[in-house]
Amino acid sequence: MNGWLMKSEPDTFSLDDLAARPNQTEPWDGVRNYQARNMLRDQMRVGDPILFYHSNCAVPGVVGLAEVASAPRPDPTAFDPEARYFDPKSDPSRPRWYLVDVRYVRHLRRTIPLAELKGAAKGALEGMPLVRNGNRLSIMPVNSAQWAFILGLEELAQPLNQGVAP
DNA sequence: GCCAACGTTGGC
DNA sequence: GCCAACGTTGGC
Repeated sequence: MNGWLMKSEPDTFSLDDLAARPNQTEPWDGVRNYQARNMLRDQMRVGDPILFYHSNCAVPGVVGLAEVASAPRPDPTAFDPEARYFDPKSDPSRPRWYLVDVRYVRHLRRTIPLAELKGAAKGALEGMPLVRNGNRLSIMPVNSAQWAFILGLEELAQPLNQGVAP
């Protein structure tokens, strides 16, 4: 089973917002990037685990877990001229953009900051788009080793490389 | 608020 | 098909 990391700006839609939704589930609309679209449309399966990431905020980082709760389907906001993410080039007979439903699972016991994850950019998280400078991909795959590494940080009060009192 | 990195658009 | 201009993302 493939894991994923999905970014959201907490001012727009936070993990708390997801937890407060009916069924704690929300259609993940508005993805307008082809690379993200392809992964979403072609590879996501119901039950895939998701790292929920807060971007563009005071402490960007992984804040919780979610899961894919539906098969991919066309994103209806692309057809709606009133919607922010309206795309006149997406036609219901040949949809250009897709979404899945995302369901809340739990908050992490602490936020795992991007700054901390970057410490592993040359190690356990080598090659992960998240830790590359200037990366804007809002959906990315997380393999099982990366998943285990990131969740392994949850229980640490401090990053490993900051040491502890003797 | 600044700005680097990147994706998309459109002229040619 | 190239590439400059532009707009957006997102860390800091």
